[in-house]
Amino acid sequence: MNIQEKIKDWIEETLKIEESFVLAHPKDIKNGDYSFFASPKLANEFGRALSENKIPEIEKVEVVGSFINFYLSKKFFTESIKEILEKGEECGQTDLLEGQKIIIEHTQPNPFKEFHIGHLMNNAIGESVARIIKANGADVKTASYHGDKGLHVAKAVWAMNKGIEYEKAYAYGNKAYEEDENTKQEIIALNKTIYDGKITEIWKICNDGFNKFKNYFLTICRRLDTTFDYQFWETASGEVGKKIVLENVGKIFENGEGGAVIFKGENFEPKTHTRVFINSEGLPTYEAKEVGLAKIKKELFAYNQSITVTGNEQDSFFDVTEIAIGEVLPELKGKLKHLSHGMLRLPTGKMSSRTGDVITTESLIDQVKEKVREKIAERNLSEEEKEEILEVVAIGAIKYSILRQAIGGDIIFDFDKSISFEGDSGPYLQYACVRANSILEKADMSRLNLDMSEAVFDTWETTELEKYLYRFTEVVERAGTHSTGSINSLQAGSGQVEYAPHHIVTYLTELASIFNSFYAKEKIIDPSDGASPYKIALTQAVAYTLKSGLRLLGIKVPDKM
RNA sequence: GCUCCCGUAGUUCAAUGGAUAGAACAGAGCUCUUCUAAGGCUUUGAUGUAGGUUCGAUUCCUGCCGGGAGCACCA
Repeated sequence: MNIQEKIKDWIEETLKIEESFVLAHPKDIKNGDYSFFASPKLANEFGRALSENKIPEIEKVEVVGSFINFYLSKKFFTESIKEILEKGEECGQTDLLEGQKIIIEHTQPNPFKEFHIGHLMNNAIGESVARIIKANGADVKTASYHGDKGLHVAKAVWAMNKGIEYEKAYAYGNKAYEEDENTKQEIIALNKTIYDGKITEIWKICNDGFNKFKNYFLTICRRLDTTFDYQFWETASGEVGKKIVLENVGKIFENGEGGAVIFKGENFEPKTHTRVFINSEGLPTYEAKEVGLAKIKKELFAYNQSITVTGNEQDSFFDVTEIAIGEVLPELKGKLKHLSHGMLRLPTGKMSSRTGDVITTESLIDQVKEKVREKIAERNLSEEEKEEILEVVAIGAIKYSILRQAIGGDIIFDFDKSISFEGDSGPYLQYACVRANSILEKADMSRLNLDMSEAVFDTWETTELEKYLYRFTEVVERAGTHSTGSINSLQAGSGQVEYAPHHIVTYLTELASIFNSFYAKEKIIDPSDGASPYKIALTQAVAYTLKSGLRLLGIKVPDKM
């Protein structure tokens, strides 16, 4: 049982109250470690009753106005530090989601198209959420879903057939498609050929492209520290989906204009709108594919929840599709969750591969690396060490800039302003962690001492570090919490707290800041100081917590920087 | 036109219906003969607007103003 629950139980028992109440951390740490709001009439009486029945974890109960504030005891703090030291880099894990089987789908770049910074944003969020729900005890599988057929493939294959290399094929093909009517018709015909799946010369080129894509995807995932348990393809989901939809025409789906098969969301609860599932040419649309995908996933992994991470431009699509899937596959009702995030925008507006106004992930990482290179140019480090720092710090800075805010909001991406190395930033956290590790290396670890009977603890005044360190678990829990509300509350940014990596970011930044102040004020390694071993223990606890938290964000920590 | 999201310092973001609305950047001023100065310390500055619910609203509800997204065969 964690401390918060323990205190709640104690309050409930002591005061004999039944209705739920909120036990929160006061905004200002000077007002204690926890507090709750009682009615003005009862506050004093409650305060007295609690004071008289204190548990060992509580040092002091104070009534201020209608707030009842609790101060944790020194014993509790040292115990909590001890616990962090025992758990090491695994600290912060909870059992909140134990027994849950969750599959999470994110990143999903399309073969042949560029892996741009929109994918990077989706990846950073998806990867972090996956790690957070895992840290909360869920059984997690990750998946990426790719469009393996369609015009984008035809455009690229057409270009490759002209001798254009894979990396440039899509952009080239797309340009030709838009500029020349004959080419356009050629590509449309090619698309049909590929769709029919006949083994031809073209098919070989196509296959070659897919292999290149798979390698490319693997490389970029490795750089972003992401792995996928499954990869899904639209051809397969389309086939499965189409079949399911057709079986339900007249029941859930109807025939629409021109022979299309549609779902009339207006006629189902909650009310949505009409969307096409099979188009008038008999081909499954994205909607039908989603039906098939939900089924395919379920057969591979019997999930309680399937999370799909996408940009919020797809909100209304998922609103309808989730209802339709719930109708046609009742066993999946309520198990699908669309986690939508804001869009990444350039100062010039929305990113568009059509106008060539895109920034690829690799070019962004490289640009950031150059900025980092300038900073470490004069450091006395080997080239190899520098390379590692460049990569880890650049990616950390980028991920931090994406994860620092609630995922519902757009990010206006301005290269100079968005990627920061100072203040609230990825490198700030990495630096604090590296610094702590560096101190630990110099310290004599065998002198770690947490025995409360030592005289030093009589004079030791609990620092803000101890007051924040034990909260990490609560933050991990909060970041992994989700609500199963109505359709509208499923969307991020609608006021619901759910799957929120930014809580981890905020917490770690605060912790790093407290540690940096501590470091500036205190000499940690000091043989003449009896408190030194405990300071070293605190430093170790900070290092573990930062490392663990950064891992939840998908951010690595370099050895030096 | 309809539906949905978003308006917090000059800028980029925080704030489970609670206490004096927090940071960072930018600006002003300090700080390395001490364990990593990508650091620390001091300082200026904000809830779009009008109502409502509440003991209490940045948070919930309604109107208005401003920004964004989506709206039948793309994904």
